[in-house]
Amino acid sequence: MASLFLSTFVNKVDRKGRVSVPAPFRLTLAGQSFNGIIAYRSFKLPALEAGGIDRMEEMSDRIDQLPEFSEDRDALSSILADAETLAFDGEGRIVLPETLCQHAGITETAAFVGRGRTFQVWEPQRFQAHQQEMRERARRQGTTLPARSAGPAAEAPR
Amino acid sequence: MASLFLSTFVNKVDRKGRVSVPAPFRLTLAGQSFNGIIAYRSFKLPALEAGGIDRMEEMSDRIDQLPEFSEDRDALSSILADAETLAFDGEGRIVLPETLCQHAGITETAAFVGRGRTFQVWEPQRFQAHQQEMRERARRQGTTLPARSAGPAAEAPR
DNA sequence: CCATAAAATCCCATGCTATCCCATCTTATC
DNA sequence: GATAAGATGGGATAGCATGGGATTTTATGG
Repeated sequence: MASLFLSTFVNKVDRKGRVSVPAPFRLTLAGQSFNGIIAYRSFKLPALEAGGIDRMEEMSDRIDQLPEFSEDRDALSSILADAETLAFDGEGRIVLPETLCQHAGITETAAFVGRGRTFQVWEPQRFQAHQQEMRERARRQGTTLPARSAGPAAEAPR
Repeated sequence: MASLFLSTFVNKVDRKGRVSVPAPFRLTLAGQSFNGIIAYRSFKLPALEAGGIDRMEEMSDRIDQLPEFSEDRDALSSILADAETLAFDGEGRIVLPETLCQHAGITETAAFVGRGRTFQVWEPQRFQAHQQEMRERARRQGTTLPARSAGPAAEAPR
């Protein structure tokens, strides 16, 4: 199956702070050791970074390999401190904690944004603006992927 | 061998937004981990870029290699956020979501345009106009293909 | 240590929509 | 002109997002 988080889904946040994680995302997460997601506040964006527990374990390992008292290590470790483990209820929903909602400006609805091996959670309006900006940039700069074998890129030139 | 998407096929879009993916294209996609296609809005053209899931996984992996918080990464990830996973039904059809149809101006019919490792989906009229323009340009400028030795098959010349 | 309130979790009910399934029609092939 | 593969249409169905109430857990004060 598609092991990637793709596409964008907007779901409602109910009075209790619950949101359905999109079914396709839950499918991508299926079989992991923790039945839910991990989310933390993005450093540079008004959004949440999220993924499965395996991804977080991998990140922890990477941090562990940094020099014991380096700045990078401290900075990245703060992610671990910030990260919330959000378990699914019987219907595949999670509860978004206040702190996370505030950081992302989420109130009524939440946009789940696929990013391949991870995903983000946005306030839908903000995401749309951001997305548009990114598309502009990509179009203008003709940003390219790091070369690998034969890679006809995403976009053919005109 | 049918590993390439070749030729152009025009199919009807029914009331529910369904279109048959041309049988030859389905054959090219056969055996992939996801039974369907991935499609996203072209940056530069009023058309959809499409391909199989393997292609998207490869793209995701390459993006994953970019610095964690870089601008380029954000820009390219917007493709992943935009990409829709469109599964085949029992008859080999997909449903084209509204957003994609709007971007490409698709209403009644859709043209599936082979591009080798990927394909595009166009509103037929628009494609014809575009195609003509491209051919004109090629004739005027005497466009040539890069020599075989030069790099992997690549990008079409401008 | 117990009692009570608050909050988080579980459980069931509902409406909508995407998907499945079958039936029909068209086109290419022999 | 007969047959098979592909394209198209539409009704039925199951899955999903959502909402509300019931129950358990946690916090707080006596």
